[in-house]
Amino acid sequence: MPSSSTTPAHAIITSIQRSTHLIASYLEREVPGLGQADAHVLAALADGGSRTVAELHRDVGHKRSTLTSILDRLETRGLITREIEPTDRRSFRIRLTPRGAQTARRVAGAFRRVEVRVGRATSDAAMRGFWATLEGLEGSLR
Amino acid sequence: MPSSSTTPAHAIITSIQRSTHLIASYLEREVPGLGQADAHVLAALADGGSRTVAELHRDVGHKRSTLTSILDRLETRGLITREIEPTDRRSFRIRLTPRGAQTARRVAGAFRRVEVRVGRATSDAAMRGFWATLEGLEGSLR
DNA sequence: GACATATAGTACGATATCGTATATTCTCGC
DNA sequence: GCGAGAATATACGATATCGTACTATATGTC
Repeated sequence: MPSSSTTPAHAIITSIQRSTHLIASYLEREVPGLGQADAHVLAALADGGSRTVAELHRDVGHKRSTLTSILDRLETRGLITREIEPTDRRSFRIRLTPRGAQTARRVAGAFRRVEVRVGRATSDAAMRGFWATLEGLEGSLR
Repeated sequence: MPSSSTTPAHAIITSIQRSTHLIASYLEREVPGLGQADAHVLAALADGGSRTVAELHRDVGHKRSTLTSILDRLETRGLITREIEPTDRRSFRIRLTPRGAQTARRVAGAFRRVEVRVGRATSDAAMRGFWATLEGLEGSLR
């Protein structure tokens, strides 16, 4: 794949795009009955901490208006709660319910299994190169 | 970012997800008036060759029914043509029109500019590690 | 050759995501 | 304190994407 003669110049962006679709299929298999975006939000909350909508936007990338819909879904299903942040009453603190924490653990487990498998198939040096390149990509996209 | 103590275990998947959103914003800025998916399809066709819907599905990852909508849009705008493949009359050969080729070049240029910037910011070794890791990821998701 | 099965692409209704406008709250300078 | 402007989240209509069912064609088996 890294061959310079056969790889088209836009390979990075295209490959990232393709990986995203593979991730979506994977999540659908591993955590059925949960939308892709919902899974990512739960994963972001899986550490047990709380988040505001703006923080979730920074974590998972979805637009804030989209996050409203996602959080509506998760709240209706009893997986998260929204409580007004006392120090800034414009924003909410979003937290997992016990049921939500359980589901979030399943998502985080699916994430972790991939992470472990990639780690086994990849040298530490390659992994460092991955992070360096991805960081360079993010910088180049801004 | 690669620090093992501070990085959550699902960092790869989350980061890819975030990059996808950054790519979407970037494309919107660089090639305005063109949807993200449309841009990816044009990029896949930018080499001047033709593709079937199934091939585009493999290239860009979108579902076939979604590609039908995307191709409808692109055809209406006069950017691609669908012609029946004589050897297999169930499928189409999808080709860029001259106008489509022009737009595809603009997309490919935007892709290439990112690629070049990433290349400047990243060592060859890191880039090789990136491809190795991404390959490992794709394998781990199947 | 006829039939069963598989494959390519589409149609269509359901869902997800987004962009913009809006209400509410905060911050800061005066 | 007060007003101007920024920031937070949401509502809502527009668009994009998807899942499933379907049509048309191809392939294999007898």
